[in-house]
Amino acid sequence: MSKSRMTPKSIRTRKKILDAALLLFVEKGYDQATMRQIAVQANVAPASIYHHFPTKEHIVQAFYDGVLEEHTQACVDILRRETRLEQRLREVVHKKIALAEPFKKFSGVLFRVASDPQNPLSPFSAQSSPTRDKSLAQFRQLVSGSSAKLPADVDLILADYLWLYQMGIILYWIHDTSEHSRKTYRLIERTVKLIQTLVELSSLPLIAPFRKKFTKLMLEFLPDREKQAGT
Amino acid sequence: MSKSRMTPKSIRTRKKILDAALLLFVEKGYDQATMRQIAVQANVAPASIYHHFPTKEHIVQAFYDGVLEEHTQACVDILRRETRLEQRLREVVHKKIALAEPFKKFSGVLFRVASDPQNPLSPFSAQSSPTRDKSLAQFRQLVSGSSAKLPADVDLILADYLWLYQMGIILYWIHDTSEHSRKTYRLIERTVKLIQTLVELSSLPLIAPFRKKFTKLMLEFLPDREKQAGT
DNA sequence: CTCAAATATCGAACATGTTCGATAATATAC
DNA sequence: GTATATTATCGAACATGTTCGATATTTGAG
Repeated sequence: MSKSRMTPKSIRTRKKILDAALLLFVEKGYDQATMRQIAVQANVAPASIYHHFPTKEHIVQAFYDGVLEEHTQACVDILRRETRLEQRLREVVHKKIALAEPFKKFSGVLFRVASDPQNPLSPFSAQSSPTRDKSLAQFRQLVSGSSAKLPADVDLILADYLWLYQMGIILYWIHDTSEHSRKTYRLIERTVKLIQTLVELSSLPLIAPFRKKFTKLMLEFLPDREKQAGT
Repeated sequence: MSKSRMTPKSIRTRKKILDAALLLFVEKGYDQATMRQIAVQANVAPASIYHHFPTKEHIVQAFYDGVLEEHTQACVDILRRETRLEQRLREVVHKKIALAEPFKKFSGVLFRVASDPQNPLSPFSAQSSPTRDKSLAQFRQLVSGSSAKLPADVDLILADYLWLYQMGIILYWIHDTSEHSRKTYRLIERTVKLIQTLVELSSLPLIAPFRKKFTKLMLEFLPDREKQAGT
């Protein structure tokens, strides 16, 4: 697993395969690009690919892992520079879509695995996945590091639901056929503002009773999670 | 396509295949049940299955079509008997899950196709699918036939978003591992009440401005649709 | 009932993701 | 530098969804 174990040759071949796969996936889509074609393009035997990736889907996963890493890096900057909740959310989600854009043509496969409850890679699955945990941690930091003063009950659930919100945006994006995904960016802009408004409203004492019922409901249907260390 | 064209023998064989497939899908799951096993169980040659179903996924689709038909039938009763919006929604969604329960083990495949934008069967795809249209029409009737007095802007979008809400419930249900999907039913109960509350609140003149901004936003990101005849 | 057209069935073959066992290349210890 | 262990690569084979062409069965007109 650890990259330190990788021999230079292994790294080179892995990259050759990824380059070949990207080319073919973009050109013909995931299903139409066969492992044999990828092998030819990468100048290796089909069987060799399986030395570097457990399955064809894992090749796509590798691209997504790359996006995630770039995104994590970008978020460090964003979250250091910006303290307003709304702007933090806007930039983080915007960046995610922007980084994923080159892979849009075949990113539907990811939601394919995401929808399968049996699949351990599914972000909704009960078992914890490192991928989801990292992504969730990011949203926790997005919330906790912001300048927003949140009621305790809101603070308890906000990060998790912003994560879910992000999933919804991605689902919309995958089906968005407008040029350059303009509609998705527009949706982000509108919904981020809306969320900000809701968060502000949620602090009004007048509606506290309703809000508390609401957040209690939202907490109940979140997947169980271990208690986290304070902050 | 039309069933009137089906010869008796065709109907019998089709049923044999569906019975065999159901048995094996439930027993071993969709992926583990092979076409050859289904063929053996149904006492036909593998190739014969393809005379009745274009692909393996279409077998699952057939089960879903069955559920949809039963549900449509059940909804006629529900919507005739009950006029309160909340109760109509509760019963319609509850019934859907209840009817789908026998197929839960392999119903993830449906969301698999649902997530693929290329797939014309996807309920989110741009092209209209008869399946989605029927389902949407049901929710339009659910809203328009209810006793609720709705502001025009709410009325314009409510049905579509209740349909989307139902999709969310199904997604939750697919990943719900609690016994008898208790958590899903609980979620339905809670969210239906919440929706009712929101609909009631939406009629308060005090918050009309906010509501109108909100519904305008929601309308913008709904897929384009032809104008419907009045009612 | 007869027979041609339509339909249903089948065995064999194909395409593609994947596995296996053997071989070659590389890294590591001395 | 040599021997050994580890790693990478490969050709061949396998499993499974699917297609093809031929054959059998059913349907429907006269």
